[in-house]
Parts: sequence; structure tokens; C-alpha cells
Amino acid sequence: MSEERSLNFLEEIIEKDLAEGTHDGRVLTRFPPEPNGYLHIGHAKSICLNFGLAKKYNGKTNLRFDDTNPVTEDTEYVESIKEDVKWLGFNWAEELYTSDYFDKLYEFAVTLIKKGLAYVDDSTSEEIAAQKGNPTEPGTPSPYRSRSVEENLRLFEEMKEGKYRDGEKVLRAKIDLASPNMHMRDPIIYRIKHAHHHRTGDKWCIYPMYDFAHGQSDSIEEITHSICTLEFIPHRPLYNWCIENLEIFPSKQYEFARLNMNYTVMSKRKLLQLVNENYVNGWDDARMPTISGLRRRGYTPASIREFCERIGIQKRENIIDVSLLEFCIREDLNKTSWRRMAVLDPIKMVITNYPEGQVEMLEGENNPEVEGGDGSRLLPFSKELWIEREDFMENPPKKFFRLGPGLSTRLKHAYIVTCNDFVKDESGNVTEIHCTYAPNSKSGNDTSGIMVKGTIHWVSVPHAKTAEVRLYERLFKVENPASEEGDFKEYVNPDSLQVISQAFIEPALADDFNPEHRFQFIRKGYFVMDKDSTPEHLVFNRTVTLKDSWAKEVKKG
RNA sequence: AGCCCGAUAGUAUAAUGGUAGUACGACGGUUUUUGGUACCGUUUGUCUUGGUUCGAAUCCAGGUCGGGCUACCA
Repeated sequence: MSEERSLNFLEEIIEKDLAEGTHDGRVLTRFPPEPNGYLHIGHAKSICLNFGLAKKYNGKTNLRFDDTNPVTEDTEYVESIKEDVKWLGFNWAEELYTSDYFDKLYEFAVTLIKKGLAYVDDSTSEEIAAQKGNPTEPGTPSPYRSRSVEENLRLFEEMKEGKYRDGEKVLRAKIDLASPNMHMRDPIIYRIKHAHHHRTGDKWCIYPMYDFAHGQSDSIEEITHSICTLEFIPHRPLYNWCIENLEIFPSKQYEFARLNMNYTVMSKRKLLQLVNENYVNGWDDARMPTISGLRRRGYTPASIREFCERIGIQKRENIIDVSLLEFCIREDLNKTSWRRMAVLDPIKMVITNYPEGQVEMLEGENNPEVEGGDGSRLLPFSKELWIEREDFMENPPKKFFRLGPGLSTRLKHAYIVTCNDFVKDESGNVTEIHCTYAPNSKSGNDTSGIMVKGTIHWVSVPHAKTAEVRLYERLFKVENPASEEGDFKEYVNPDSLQVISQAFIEPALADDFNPEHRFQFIRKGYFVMDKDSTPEHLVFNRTVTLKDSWAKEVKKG
């Protein structure tokens, strides 16, 4: 946390409240997900904001499930949301549910009716829509708008008692049919739904609408700063109207711009489609922008928090470049992950002057970024090695620093080798590379005086273990799939997942069976052991590649 | 159409009436037993037209562009 960073607009508001003694210097925020889907990176922004603000100003944050619509909500989502918030590193003060307040909310509605500020309407949904008018023309009163308080009280109670079918009646606030704000034209505040609720069961058959539940829930909890996204700005007058007319604790709503990121989609509806239509393998597919997907991909909580810190908080629409997220995870993993060697696309190399049957155990530091290397592991070295196919070129260009006829290169943590020969099969594919090594060029003990520019990774053939490796690319081919013509799913990248069923890995990688452990496969990228792994069948997911300036060089031609 | 919100390099984000800065990206270089990391450098910006002011990214007015709202979703 940099002390010098300037305040965002919400911090300014809070500091002003603190300075003026509003709420006696108390700060209480809340994170209010609806349990109808998995959390994604956009929610992470909101989580970091709400919990971060509270932490910064010695306040607290409630986790409140906004569960007012029983037909879309489920405990499966409650559990995943709790797990994701915890995984991100945040602790809520209280775990609450809007459904905890259904009794109180019902009483609030009764209060409004008694004040002549709400009425039961028998109009159909189409009729109500028509009554709303349009932005240029005022709405027209429902024929039921002038029902007496007594009648409204009776009908509302009957609604609660289940005397009516779904949609037969609603409770509407009586506000202003001519308001330029459509939300103020007698909004529906209670509707009938004979549906089983994941927490209250069958106790209720009427449920409050968002606008009649959210502000009051904030107020009941005495939330000081209720932070939501921009699309709720037009709801704010209604939020305030409810609180004022109910004469309850004056929580205040503030809005910030939601996160958008390129090469992905960020709406629960679209993510649900990708899951349901099998474009991905579930909500936690490593290509998904969900928290659980990012976790499976190998992202760390710290990297996501850092990302949220860097993107800032503002009110303008934005589309963040995914390269910033990738920067954050590389920055974290570079400092924390152990280096290991894995050959993903193998070709055999034979060291012709290395004694047959000889094995040397070479030492390799775990992480050069850490003082002392963060310990080390032993690497078996022998006459036959697997190396990466792309590290050999039959006709290498001038600036190619790896292997080719007559070229020398360093084997990481081992010796310098020089390529003398190679073998091709009938169809012209290179199948084997023959090299000689310089015995006095051993890493850490090099007296050969040979200077090479390149270093490549390798795995000893007789000692190699195998693993499945999943290489991920961005899920979409275009920057903003949601804004393209046609169905966004047409823009799914068909190469977003490439499975290598048998890669060769150094033995140390197999010694320590530990799903979710993250490694850097030297020169190939950061990888995480997937939860599908068993000790007999290891699976690694590529989190992100290393920056590759050679690839750029090649691209330029 | 009416109302609401917004507009600073490619993308984000500062500058709160006083030198337009930072990060990511891109480009170039130094170092390097990872073509990684680290370090150095280069590039590109205040939507527009007026006004207020000694001085405007900032304040005011008009325009333009982008987004939102007109669900018995949240």
C-alpha cells in the first residue's frame, strides 16, 4: 500500500464524513451479492473496494446475500461466494441475508400503506407497464391507485396469506407518475411468488423487490456507505425516498464504474450460457473470468488484489486491458514460485561424448529471485535428454542463440553442448539431435572459457516423469465480444485450450504432490498443479506465459 | 425522445485554479547460466466552441461523442 497514492472519490467522501463526525466516525460497508451465480473478477473489484475501504478506515464489512428472488437463487451459490471471498483474503463482520429481514420489510410496507404511500394494484404486468408512460410522457394512474388505507391493508395481508395467485396483485409505492425518473413512477415493491426460498422455505409467498429491500437492509444494518455500480444511479432517489418515508437509519448509496476487461465477458447471464452450452467445463474452468476460474488457472489472491488496486475506482466506463492482470500475476509469481524444468514438445538429444550409463545429480536453485535461491533441488543428468523441439533449428537465423548445426548453447544448471549432427526420418522430420558436451563447463564450476548467449531447459530421458499439461489462451478472439454483431459465443476462441497429454517433467516436480502449487516452468511460463491431478497422473495448467521477446523478434521477421 | 452519468496517451489512472505525471502496453538499449527478472531510455494525451480569470484538464454555458434508465431481475 503506497501512502502517497491520491484518494479516490469514495475515500474523499469517507474522509469528509470522518472529519465532520458523521456516524461518529464509524465506517460500515457491505458486499451484497445475489446468490444466483459465481463471483467474477468484476465482483473482486467490488469486494476489494468494500472490504478495503472498511479496513483502511478501521471499519467493518458485512457479507449480505441479496436473496429476494427465490426462483433464481440457490445455496450452491451461497457456498461458492463465501469460499471465493475468503480465498481472496477477506473476512466479513457478519454473514447476513436480506431474507433475514422479511418480517421487518413486511412491516415497512405496512407502514407505507398506513401513510397512504403504497397501494395494492390488481393490474396485470402489461397494464402496469402501460401505466408507466414513457420518458417523454407522464404515466397514468392505475384504477386501483386510490384504494383506502384499510382496503390496502386487508389486501396486502391477504397477499401474504396466499389468497392470490402469482401476478394477481402487487404492492406499489405511491410516488410520482410524472417523474422524469421512471423508477419513481409508482414502482412495484412487493410481488407474489409461490416459490420455495432457499432459506425461508415456504414461509412467504410474497417477496420484496430489490428497491424495497436493499436500502432498508442497509439501514437495518446501519451501513454507512452503500457502494454499488453505476446502473443503480437512477435508483438512488427511490433508495432515499424509502429511507426518508420510513424514517429509518440514513444509509447513503454511492456508485462506481463496474470493471470490464477485454477478451472476455463479464455478465453472469453470459457466463452462465458458456457453462450451460459447454463452451467451457464449468464455472471454474480455467478460462473463465470467475474467481474460481482464475484460482484454477493459477492466479493468486494477492495478484488479484494488486490488480484491483491498480485499476483504480472511478465513475467513467472503462475496459481494462487483460495484460494488466497478466502483469500482476507474473509480478507475484516471479518472486514466489519455484523454478522447475518441463519439456512440452520433446525431441531427443544425445550427448555423444558423455559416458554411457553415467548419471550426475546437479543442483538447481528453487528461485533466483530469492536471497539464497530459496533452497534447491537435485536434477539427474545423463547421456540422453529431452529438449524442446523449438530449441533446435536446421537452418537457424543469425540471432538464434539455441541449437543448430555447429551451434553451442548452455543446458540450464548443467553443461555447454555443441550440436554436431541430427537425424531425420523418411518424411524429413528431425528425430534426434547429436551433441558433444564440454566437461569443464559445468554450471557454477565453468573453466571452459566458452561464451554462449543461449540457455535451454531439458529433462533426462531415463529419469523423466510425465504429466498432462493444459495450455490456455484467451477465451475470445475479439476484444469486446459483447459488442460484436450476432451472438457473442460466435467469437469464442477455438484454440483457447490445448491439451498436451504427455509432457516430460523433472522428477522433483513429481516428488511433491500438492494440487494448487504454483511453479515456473523455466522459459515456458507459470503453471499450477490442477485439482484433477492424482499422484499417478499429474495435471498442470498454464497460468500465463513468460514475456517472450524472441517470439516478437520472429513475428517481425 | 425525456431524464441521469461520464469524457486526460493504445488501455487505465493522477494533477482538487499555478510545470499535464504514473502504471500497463508498444518500441529501443544495458545486465543476465531463463530471449525471464532487474535497470535505463523513447513514443503518444486534456472531445469541441465560447466565456470567467494574470493563469483553466480543473469553474460556467452551448455542442459532440459514449453509457444508463422506460423488468412482478438484482
